[in-house]
Amino acid sequence: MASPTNLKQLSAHLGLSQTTVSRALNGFPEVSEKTRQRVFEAAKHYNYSPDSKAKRLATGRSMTIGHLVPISNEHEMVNPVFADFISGASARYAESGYDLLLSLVADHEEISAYTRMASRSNVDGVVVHAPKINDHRIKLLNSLDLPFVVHGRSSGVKEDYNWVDVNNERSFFAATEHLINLGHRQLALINGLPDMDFAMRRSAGFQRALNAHGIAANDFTITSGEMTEPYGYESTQLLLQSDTPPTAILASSIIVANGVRRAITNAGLTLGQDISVLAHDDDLSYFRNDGDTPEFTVIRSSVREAGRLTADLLLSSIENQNTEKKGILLEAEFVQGNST
Amino acid sequence: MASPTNLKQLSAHLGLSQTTVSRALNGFPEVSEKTRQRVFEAAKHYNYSPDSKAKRLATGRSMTIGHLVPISNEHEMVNPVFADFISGASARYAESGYDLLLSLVADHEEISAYTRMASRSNVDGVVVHAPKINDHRIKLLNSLDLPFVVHGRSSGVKEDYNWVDVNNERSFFAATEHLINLGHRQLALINGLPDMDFAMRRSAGFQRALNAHGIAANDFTITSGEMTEPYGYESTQLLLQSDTPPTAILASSIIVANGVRRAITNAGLTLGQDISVLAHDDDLSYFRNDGDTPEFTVIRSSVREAGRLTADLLLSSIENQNTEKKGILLEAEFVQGNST
DNA sequence: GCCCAAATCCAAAGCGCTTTGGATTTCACC
DNA sequence: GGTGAAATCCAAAGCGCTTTGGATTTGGGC
Repeated sequence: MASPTNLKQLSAHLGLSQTTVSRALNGFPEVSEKTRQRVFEAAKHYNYSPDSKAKRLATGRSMTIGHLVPISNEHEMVNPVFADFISGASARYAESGYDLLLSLVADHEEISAYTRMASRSNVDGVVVHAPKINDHRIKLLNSLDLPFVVHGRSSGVKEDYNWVDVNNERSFFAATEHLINLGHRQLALINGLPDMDFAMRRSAGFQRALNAHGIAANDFTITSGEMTEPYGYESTQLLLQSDTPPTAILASSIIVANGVRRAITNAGLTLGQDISVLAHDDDLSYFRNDGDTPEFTVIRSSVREAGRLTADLLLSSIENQNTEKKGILLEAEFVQGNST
Repeated sequence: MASPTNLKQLSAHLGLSQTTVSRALNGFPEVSEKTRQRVFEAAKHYNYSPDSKAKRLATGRSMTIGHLVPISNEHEMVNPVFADFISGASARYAESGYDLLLSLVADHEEISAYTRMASRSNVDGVVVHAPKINDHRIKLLNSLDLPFVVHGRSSGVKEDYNWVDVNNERSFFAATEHLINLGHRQLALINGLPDMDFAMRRSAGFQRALNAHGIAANDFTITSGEMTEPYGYESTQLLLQSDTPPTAILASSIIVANGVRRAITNAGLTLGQDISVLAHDDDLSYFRNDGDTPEFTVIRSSVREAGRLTADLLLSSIENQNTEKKGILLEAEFVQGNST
């Protein structure tokens, strides 16, 4: 007999009904331990596992989580932070048998992408990446009745929603204060794109610290841009050429900080001496900034951990049918390095 | 009447059979243009699209491509190169209505992950990432009869398979020769992990050029490691401390090159003057190395483009039922920068 | 008006699983 | 040995779609 390839054949082969085999495999109590063993062995021997397409249709659950990653219209960039975030989330999904569906979607296609995903019901829930201020996706998803968790938050949004975020305002406040306490009076923040919620919060924390210490508006600068290495480089170059160059720079990511360092050393200055740099550190695996005395002083928060927590929150809200929304706020850790 | 949510309700609502509505939506010729319009309008109005779970079961095609990304056992890293690769592939999938299933799998779970994926048939094909020398996944996938394309190649493997690779041997040969022609006689290659196929080929190209120019074995060094920024930094530090420090360094990626540069400038040396650096450049969106005179001299090959080509090859081999295997070899482009 | 092919539509089977509702067997207990 | 509950198993319906095979309608040519 050819190796049984589906439930029908397998159960015929075993002299059992499909019901019994299905129940045996899915751990139902209505089947004796003896036959369960027999079923398991046969399944293993013939390398059988239930067709996921059929299983999903029968159960009505697609057992997959969608990650809809927005693509910047112009530059088609995928933030490398994303790789580490996914890696955290993926581990959690695997535990519960969920698949991870990745979809890169251009800004102007977002609404249709989410709506289609909901009406075709090929995901049980989604993760919202890179929320903007007043992000319309949240309202949309609530109205679509599709469970979701936002990685970050969106100020201005009235509705309740699940989110996992790092306390950007607070950590950038603390970081700025740290620099001020070191004696710096000319500061610059090299920030992300201004419509991003996290960038807004960082900028708010930055300015709150400046206000608290009475630093005037013409003694600091804030730049905005996609957080690439060249962006860090070019912004710093411009800052250094200004009439009142900053003595301390806050970088919105380690990658940006790499560009900042390049500009500083290219200008013949010494990092941590002529000019201080403090960065936000997502603890990216390809840019570890650790050791006894790390290169950069940072405020660190593992984005991989955020990924794991996001996945966890999403799965539990799906499986417990929670209507109650939850927010998880992570606190970044201050790490003294050589750059301040 | 409540908004129709499935085929049955929609066709009842329209006074048509499910067959006709299904055919109208799927563009079959057996339905008049008039009713097709009527169906389309209703579908749009009620925001109906066929349930993907049911569609997939009925058609027997899961309309998804799996990307199985190996995770380094120890460090749990996800290469940021991956983000750009995916972004290229994703665009191609979207064109043909395929979903992208992302699965991070630890080395020791690879066999079971692939086997399970095949027996549950929840993907129509897979992309193999980061092939090693003599990679066992190729044989496995061939025996599982699951269409696949390898991003890279695997020397030592006898069987035929689809692949998309950049000509690493040739470009590292050329790069090395370029450095030798500039007068360098002490060279170092900061390479990837030694069991990786691409690393082996790069090392081969490097050594072929050295041999061709009669450079002795003690006049060059090759290091191996996970291609992170700190790896580039530490390797370079060690090289600089040696008795015969290299005058030129070949870096296996732009990210490594960032670490190399850090070590060089930290040592008080000037990049491109005291020491030359030439890197492989995947054209990562967050590390663009362009402009009039790019920072680094590089051999460049867009990994995003490789992603697109990989996806294209995979889809066409799935849809045309090709048994004929195909290899696509990309040539890297030499770009003169400031670092040599 | 008639005929036949083309155009248009439909009823029902089937994809491979889960699950309902019920039938049959086992077994401890009196 | 008889009884009833627990244990064990099964037939059949159903998930929402596609697709086969056939029925019905339309329309051009004589």
